[in-house]
Amino acid sequence: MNDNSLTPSDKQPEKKRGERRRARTRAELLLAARQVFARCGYHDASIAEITEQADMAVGTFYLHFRDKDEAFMLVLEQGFRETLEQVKQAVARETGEHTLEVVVRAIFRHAYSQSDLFRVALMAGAQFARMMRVQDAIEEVLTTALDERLTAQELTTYELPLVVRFLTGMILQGIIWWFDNETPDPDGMADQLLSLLQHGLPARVITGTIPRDDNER
Amino acid sequence: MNDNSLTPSDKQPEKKRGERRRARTRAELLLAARQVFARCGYHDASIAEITEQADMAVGTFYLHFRDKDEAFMLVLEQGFRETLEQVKQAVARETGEHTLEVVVRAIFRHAYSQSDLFRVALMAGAQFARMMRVQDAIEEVLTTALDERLTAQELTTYELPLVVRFLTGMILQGIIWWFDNETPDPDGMADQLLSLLQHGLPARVITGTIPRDDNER
Amino acid sequence: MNDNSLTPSDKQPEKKRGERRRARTRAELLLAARQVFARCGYHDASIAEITEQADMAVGTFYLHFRDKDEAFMLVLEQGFRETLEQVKQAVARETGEHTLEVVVRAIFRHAYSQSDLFRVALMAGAQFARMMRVQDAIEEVLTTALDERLTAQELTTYELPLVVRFLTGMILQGIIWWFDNETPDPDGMADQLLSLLQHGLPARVITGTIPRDDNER
Amino acid sequence: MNDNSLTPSDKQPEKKRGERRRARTRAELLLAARQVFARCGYHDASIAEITEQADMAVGTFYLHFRDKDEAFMLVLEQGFRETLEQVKQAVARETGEHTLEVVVRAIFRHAYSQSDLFRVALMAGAQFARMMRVQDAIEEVLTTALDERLTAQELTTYELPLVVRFLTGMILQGIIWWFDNETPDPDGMADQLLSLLQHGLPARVITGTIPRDDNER
DNA sequence: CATGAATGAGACTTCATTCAT
DNA sequence: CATGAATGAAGTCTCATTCAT
Repeated sequence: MNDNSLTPSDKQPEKKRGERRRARTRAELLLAARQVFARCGYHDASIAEITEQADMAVGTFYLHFRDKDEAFMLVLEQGFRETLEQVKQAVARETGEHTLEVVVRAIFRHAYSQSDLFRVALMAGAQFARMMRVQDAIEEVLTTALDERLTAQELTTYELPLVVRFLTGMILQGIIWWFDNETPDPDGMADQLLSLLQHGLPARVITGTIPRDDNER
Repeated sequence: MNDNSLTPSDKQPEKKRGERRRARTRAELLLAARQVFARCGYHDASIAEITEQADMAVGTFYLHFRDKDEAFMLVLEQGFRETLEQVKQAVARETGEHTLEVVVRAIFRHAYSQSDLFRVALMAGAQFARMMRVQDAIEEVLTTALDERLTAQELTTYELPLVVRFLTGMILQGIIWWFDNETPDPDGMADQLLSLLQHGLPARVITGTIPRDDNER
Repeated sequence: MNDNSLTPSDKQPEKKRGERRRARTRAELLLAARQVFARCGYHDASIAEITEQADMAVGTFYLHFRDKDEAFMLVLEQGFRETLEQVKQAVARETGEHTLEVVVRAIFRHAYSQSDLFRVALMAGAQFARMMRVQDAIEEVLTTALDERLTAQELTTYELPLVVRFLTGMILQGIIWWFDNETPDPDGMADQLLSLLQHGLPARVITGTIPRDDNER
Repeated sequence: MNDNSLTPSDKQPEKKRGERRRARTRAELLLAARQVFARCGYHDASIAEITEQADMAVGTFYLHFRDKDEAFMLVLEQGFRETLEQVKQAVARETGEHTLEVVVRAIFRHAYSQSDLFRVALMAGAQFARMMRVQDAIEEVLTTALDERLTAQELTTYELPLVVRFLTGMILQGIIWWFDNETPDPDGMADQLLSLLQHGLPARVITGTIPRDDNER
């Protein structure tokens, strides 16, 4: 915290200022990129649009990023870091356990307030490899949450990676839902998802009508 | 309406042949488009590549489609129609009821054999509006399946459209899984998904280890 | 020569016409490139300038050449071919022997009438590798001319490749001379060069003044 | 003129030091420029690369040179001055006469040890006007050498400027030869060139085989 | 004087779309 | 209908040069 407590060399502040300035430019550019990517998707976002949004010259972009790709990756990575950070904090704040409830709630809360970030990640799909990365981030957290708690016996029925994928799919759809809807709020969304997960759906909906024929199959 | 009626005028066959030829060209172009879109995604697919794949001249493309967008839409729509058709047939073959089991199984079977089609739909994400359309198709079927069977009481807990979205998310992830993996086969995949849906996950995984309340349930 | 004497298929002419048209465009582009390269050098010549000179759209350029480099190479190669052709014809017209006189005269004559071509080759120097190619062409002819006629004994004194280089240097300078001067005409130029080659320079000019002091050194 | 005189005012040394410092910076930049120009040619050398090589900031470059062009010119001029200086010294060391032998030998020796300088001059060709300047320097020396010694009578046959050009061409080719080859050393190269100049080439090589006159020579 | 971040004109290249044949 | 050469707008990226610190 206390950066240069004693005897700061007289050149330090100058260099620091330059670096701060540079970092600020970079951050502004990254923010602009995030906004434009969210608005247009990866392909239809042009460097010109990004720099214009950041109120800078085109060349400045290339002073900070090798190319469009790098900027895109950085936007995503930054977003992932934020998301994971939120989850970690939530877990710490709560029981300290990676409960699905805690994790899902944390993800939804973050996604709700940072919907542009997820727009970037999800609209980018164009290059599929990239789209995967959002999932990767979510899957990582979920795997942690489930791996700790599913016994070996249960794993034979629910193969872990697949279950993780299914959960990821549900969460992503929840997030996508907010692209077009305002409600429910993150907790309402989490309630819905967790409720479904906890009780499952009535057998009647899944395998068909007959109440007492369940010994039949 | 009744095309193949009797007493065909002598000009009919000629016109017919012309039309058939035209339709064939169009179909070939659509197939080529599907392949190229699946390989490259929407943006990186060029008209030149599509027509080359179809062994035709560039101009021919514009004789059949207004522009790249239209062709893309048509590829998707065609795919949706196929998928829905498969589901409908499956339902008819089985009990005649839109059981989730029947529907999910049908979707997975079709997606497994037509993975290129889903690649098109999912890789295209770039333009988000478009990506939605795959979901729309799946959601439509699922809504049918669930709407018939969920009582009003259950709907307060499980709000239908959201549940549909969650299911859609799971199914899409199942399909995406096959982009990188061969197994499980469609039925194995469906089993996993349905099992999860039927039994849910252990409370322990969701809300955490409840010291002594475990007799509660 | 006689291409399609009998029974020309009715499609031939059509295809031919298309190809002719394409070839003409390409040739015009190549000519324009040659002019612009001659005027500006490789680096300062822009595709836009070339296509403008050819009165075409920018994109057309890339329909015929992969990039600027390829076009440049082609301009040079075309020039080399022309030059070599001229020399070959001259040799055939004369004694049939690759006399230096015949060769040098032919080169100078061709260079005089095609000075823009040589401007291209010589101004390009930027990328040295490329500049070399003009020399290569000239060296090739000269080597042929000398190799046949210099006896093994003479070669110990005059190492062939070096002598060829020296000659090439003289010829290039003759050509460059015309970039700024009109006279002498090709034959005058050749006379000068050949005269120098035949008689050499007075010893006085080379090693110093005194006629009979040659035992001194 | 006499810089380091006596009684230096107390301000002198300070100003001197400042100037010396400035001159050193400038010299370092010029050296870096020479190296980078030699490595990349005029166009592909960037100011950034030059200042980086000199371990300075980009802006510093423009404190010493108006633009890239000026720096390039200065590099060349510096090189010419060095070359001329070498020749002058050689002439002084020898007979004091501008013999071709002395001059050519001096040029080759200098070029051999300063090949990067000549690379700059010769690779730059892009802008032809510039390339000329190397020649100008050499031509200047050669003209001096020849002008003194060729009688008016000989000049009708050998027009001086052209002969100078031819010699220049030979010398340049000798230098270029070293871009790809290590041998011969400067004196060997000079021997070859001078020998060719002194004896010329056999008539047989130039005008062709004269049926029965072969006993003539 | 020195620094190096910022600028922005301009070069290359691609590709959806048109149109004469 | 089919063809494919031609078009030109638009996008990415580079780099000489400036200027506030």
